[in-house]
Amino acid sequence: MFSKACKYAIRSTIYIAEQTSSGKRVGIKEIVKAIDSPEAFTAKILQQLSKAQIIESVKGPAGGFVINEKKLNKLKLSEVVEAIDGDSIYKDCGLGFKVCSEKTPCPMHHKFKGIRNELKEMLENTCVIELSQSLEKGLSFLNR
Amino acid sequence: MFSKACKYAIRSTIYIAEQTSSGKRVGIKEIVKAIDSPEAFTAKILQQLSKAQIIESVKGPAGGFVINEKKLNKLKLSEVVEAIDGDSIYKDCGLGFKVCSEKTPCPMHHKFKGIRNELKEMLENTCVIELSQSLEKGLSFLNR
DNA sequence: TTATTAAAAGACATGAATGTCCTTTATTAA
DNA sequence: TTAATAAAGGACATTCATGTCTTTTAATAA
Ligand code: FES
Ligand code: FES
Repeated sequence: MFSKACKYAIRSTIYIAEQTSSGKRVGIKEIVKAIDSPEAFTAKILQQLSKAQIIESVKGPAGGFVINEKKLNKLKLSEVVEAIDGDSIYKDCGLGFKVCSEKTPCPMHHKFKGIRNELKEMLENTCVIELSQSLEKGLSFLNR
Repeated sequence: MFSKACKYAIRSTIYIAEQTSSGKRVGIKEIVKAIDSPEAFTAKILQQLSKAQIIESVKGPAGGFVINEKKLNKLKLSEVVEAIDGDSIYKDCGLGFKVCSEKTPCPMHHKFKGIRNELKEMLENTCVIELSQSLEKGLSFLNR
């Protein structure tokens, strides 16, 4: 469904969101411990998220990652997914043809597009902050 | 969503189904021309489908692939997907944790499981023959 | 039986995603 | 200003999916 890079990106973002909400800035070592992911690889992904302006990074002592408060209040899962995996998940033909077309549909098209669209809408309607809150309340988990 | 191998598997199966319905046995060269896929790689995939008893193969002159009529009348997309990609698409955690668990859900779990389940049901409720018929009627396409 | 045909099988090649390591850059605190 | 810290960046390594090539096996027809 999502690439591993994208999964790590989502996990990281949710964790940073949770920590940002409680006023903390978090370093890469803490993040990978919290979300159980490979450190160097995760660092690369955070670079991408930073370039995409989804998270902010601060170098030096007491540095780390945060999410701008304004951003956090409206950040959707779709933004994280698009930053890492692009929009192929929304647009690609389910059977792998170059383009998904309504005019020359593949045999699975009509069965597939509804599900693809629901996934899109789920991502677009899900706020990162709402997921971080369920985490904070102990209703969901990032490491087990 | 699906691996390339799985996409080729589905395309092949639908094409073989169409040709079987019109009483024809088809060889690998014809198949890859019809579905636009790499020949040797597709041949490997057809071997897997054959082992999974989804299609039947006949060696020698006038050999090729067919789908048993009895099989064809009840063959679901889910069987093809499971033969190639396994059941991970139904079961895997959307954020990549070892298991998807209702008791210790990841933050995306409740948003994700519905979509994952709809995909499962779509595959389980879609007959290969119905897709091959839309193909035969010119309502969908395997090559463009 | 023999020659021909087409799939099966195994070994190998390529490419993309994943993952690691080391150096550089920017920030902070002494 | 210097030392320490932590992220950024680049090069490299590994793994897995994808794809190719060649030989073997099985079926058919002459
Ligand atoms: S054409 Fe294949 S999903 Fe739309
Ligand atoms: S635990 Fe992640 S999807 Fe169920």
